[in-house]
Amino acid sequence: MAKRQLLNERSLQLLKSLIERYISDGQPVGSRVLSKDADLNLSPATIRNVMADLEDLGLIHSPHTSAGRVPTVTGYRLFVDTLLTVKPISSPELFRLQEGLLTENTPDVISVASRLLSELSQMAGVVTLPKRELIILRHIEFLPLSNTRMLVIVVTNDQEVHNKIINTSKTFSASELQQATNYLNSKYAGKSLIAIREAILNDLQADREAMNQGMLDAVNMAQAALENGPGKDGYVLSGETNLMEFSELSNMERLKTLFEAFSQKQGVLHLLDQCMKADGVQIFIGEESGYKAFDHCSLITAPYRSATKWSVCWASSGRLAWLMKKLFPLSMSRQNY
Amino acid sequence: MAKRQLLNERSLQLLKSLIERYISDGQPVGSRVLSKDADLNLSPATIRNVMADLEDLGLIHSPHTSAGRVPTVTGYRLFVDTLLTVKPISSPELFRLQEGLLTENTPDVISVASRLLSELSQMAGVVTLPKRELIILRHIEFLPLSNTRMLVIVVTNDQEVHNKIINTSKTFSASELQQATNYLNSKYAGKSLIAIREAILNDLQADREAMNQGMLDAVNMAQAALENGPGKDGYVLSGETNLMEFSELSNMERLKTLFEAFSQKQGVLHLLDQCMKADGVQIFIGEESGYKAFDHCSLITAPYRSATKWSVCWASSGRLAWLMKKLFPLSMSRQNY
DNA sequence: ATTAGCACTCAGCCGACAAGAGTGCTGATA
DNA sequence: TATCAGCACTCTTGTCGGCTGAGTGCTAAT
Repeated sequence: MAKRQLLNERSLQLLKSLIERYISDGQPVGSRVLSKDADLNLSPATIRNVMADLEDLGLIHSPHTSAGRVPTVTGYRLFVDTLLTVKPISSPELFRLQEGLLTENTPDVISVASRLLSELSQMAGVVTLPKRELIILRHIEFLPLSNTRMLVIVVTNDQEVHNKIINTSKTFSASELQQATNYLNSKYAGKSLIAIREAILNDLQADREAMNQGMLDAVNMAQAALENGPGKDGYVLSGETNLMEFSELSNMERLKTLFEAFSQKQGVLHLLDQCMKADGVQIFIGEESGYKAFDHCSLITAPYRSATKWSVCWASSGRLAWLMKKLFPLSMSRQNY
Repeated sequence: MAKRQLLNERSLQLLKSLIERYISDGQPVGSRVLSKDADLNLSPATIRNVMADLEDLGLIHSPHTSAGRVPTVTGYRLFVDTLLTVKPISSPELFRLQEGLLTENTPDVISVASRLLSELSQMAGVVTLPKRELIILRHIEFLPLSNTRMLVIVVTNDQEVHNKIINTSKTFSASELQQATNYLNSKYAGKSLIAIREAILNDLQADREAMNQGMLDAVNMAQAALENGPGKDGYVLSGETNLMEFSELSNMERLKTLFEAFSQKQGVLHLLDQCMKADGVQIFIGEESGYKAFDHCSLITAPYRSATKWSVCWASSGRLAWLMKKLFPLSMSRQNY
């Protein structure tokens, strides 16, 4: 009986039309509209047959007997993997991006980027902060606070300043601190923090006896300061209120868990960490991210590398292909099955 | 006819019971429940009479013919001004506060405070950052970035570090920068920023010819750095998702405007600025704050002064008296009309 | 292989109806 | 004169049934 292959050129074209229609309308799409909408001239009845096939394959499904069809997660996945065609970003929008990122001379470009991302996409924008490993030390400074406490200021590349309070076992004089500052700056400035930490360990092991007490103290302090110190990673979120517009999130319960997930950053951070390992645009649809709070959302990530940073962008499920077209000027290949 | 005074001891007692009941239930309260609930033994009929009087005075009103009564804004105002009795904070909660604020050695106590505030109140907690005027300079440092740009690091009391990038018209050598650093630190460390700014102005006018060029440059740079520089004020918000629980905010529209108001901080900051001028606990009910986004919320503020900081706490309207009781161990006087 | 036609299903909407809650008013009572 | 019981009235809320429109699956015709 199954003489024709279920997934042919026509049914794929139909699936594409259906998903695009669903993305723009947000409602289940029936055979009637699709028959007018699609390029192929088919009657609603034929389309119903094809849709039945697509449903058998698990690519679409209907919420109830007499509603239209809605793409499933696997349907979406197929769509973004092989069907999606993206338009290049429009030039006014491109201009706006350049405008915003270049002329703004505010120190944190990252929040500007996050805001632009959310405004352009009408969704939530997330931009991760630089990771510690690749930060280069410019300058380090010690300031006494009380007898056993001191403030350590670390200036890195990208004109970022981090500070940390550390407790020391012994009391240092102002001149000792100055000496330590000079020693560390002359020896380690210009190197990456990860290299510095290794170097410090080596110094401690090799030259322990050769170093005088002051240098030893300085190294110890620096180590304490670098321990989880600068670049406590995080991200900048903006436009989260945009997510309230989506019917998928009209449920208060879901909305709340989503917002709570955003405000306790660990989970999101861990997720983004993994995204950064990949090298291009990545798309997570619905539950694919593996985080319960984001089951009803989709996630589009892309690494960025101005000095060494990464970016990502959240989207509510459904509208994500629209977002894709808007943001990423990639032309994905179209295959036949 | 109006022989009895409308607002007597009994009707006030009734108003108090009504509001407390409404606070805990969140629903309009009728004469029946009030007759059982109130200390005074009155029949529902009598209570209806009294409630009619209270309604004439504009203290309560009914949403529709056969719903119970709900306090109006003026009713709330009367309640918090003269009727509210607050319990001292419970000792386990007090312990938790002390625990959280003292043992945490994380540098920003402020976010801890904000979180504690929101957890304890089950509402949104807001804690403002210190204002610039009362900050005392501990240390200032210049770091060259490029020819005409330099990074200025300002360390203030409270172990806070601020940094700013400034553009200079001429190029400075490393030794000039060092000289400027030494000069400024020796002359101004330990003074408040506002005093420093005045002193700088004076120096510029009086000693212009007496100062050498290096000192003059240093002063100019310091002024540029202090201009809007450190302590760009803001606040720390937490527990905003708690607000989603309230029926008053179940309306998506309202919730969205509220969240947006929180994320563009200016409006809120301006409001809080005014709160800080007052000296005790202040309560804004509904529209009293004057900010549209907060029309359906109430605001409780209280200044705090560890070094010189302020705090406030948001509450959704309705439940605010409950929050009052929980947080502020004040015993307000009770008056008769 | 495609399509027109038909019967079937189901969500959404509307009106009717009953129940419940609460009020205002009147007249009785201490 | 203050309080209160009783009664009629109003208004919300929930439920039930019927109707409509959209959409499907199936069958038979082209």
